[in-house]
Amino acid sequence: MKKEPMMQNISLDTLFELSEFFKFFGDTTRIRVIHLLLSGEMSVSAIAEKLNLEQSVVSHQLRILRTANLVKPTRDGRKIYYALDDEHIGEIFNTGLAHILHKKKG
Amino acid sequence: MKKEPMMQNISLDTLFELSEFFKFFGDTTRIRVIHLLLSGEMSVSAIAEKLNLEQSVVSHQLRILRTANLVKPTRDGRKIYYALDDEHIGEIFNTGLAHILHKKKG
DNA sequence: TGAATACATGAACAACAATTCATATATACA
DNA sequence: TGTATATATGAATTGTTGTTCATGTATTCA
Repeated sequence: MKKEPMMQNISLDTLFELSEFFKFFGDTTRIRVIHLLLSGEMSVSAIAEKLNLEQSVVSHQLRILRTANLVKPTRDGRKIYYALDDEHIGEIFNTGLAHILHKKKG
Repeated sequence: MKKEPMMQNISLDTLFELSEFFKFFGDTTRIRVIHLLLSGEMSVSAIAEKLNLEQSVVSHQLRILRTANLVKPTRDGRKIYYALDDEHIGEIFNTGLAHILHKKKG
């Protein structure tokens, strides 16, 4: 046991999943959607309007997040409201944000 | 200890940087390199051997991480040792890992 | 010097991912 | 029913990214 404390034995498979998971945060459109949903659920059209994006773009990215179970849709009439569906999302977002803000200070 | 992530006013520019930052973690090769370096510095050839990757692949990815100041090279003779150069990397890695492991449990 | 070793890098290629555009589906309401 | 609204989705296009291959640079040592 000459390993340092932070090092863990992690399978190749898990590391792959981990990188796949971080990919969801590695796109400007998706991170903006995630950021928006941190304050609560919102309909597709509202997201599109707020972010000044085409509805199609938002729907496509929501599908990616939905497939990964990061967001959850709820229909109400014609509208579909999306909410974050993972308790870790805010934590990860904020951890990354702390890094960026810290870096900005120099 | 706040649980709910409060919505913050974050500039478009910062959100873009944030997504760019997460991209570094969104690649299997890079996440494996990062994981390896969590246990301490290591030479390029050692990384390549340990991960069973071409030296060229490792060098290319190290350049990306180096440019982003996520790793720091130190030359010792012909070898160049790379170490993580950001205190947040381990935190972000582990936060994401916790999510993956939690998800695996069901 | 010259050869060997360690690493970096540029260009080409292939794989992948995001957006656009057109269209499809589902719902509400007249 | 028919029309308008809200969202989803497929296909094509474009842009981006990772790997491969070949080669270049730096260092050591004989």
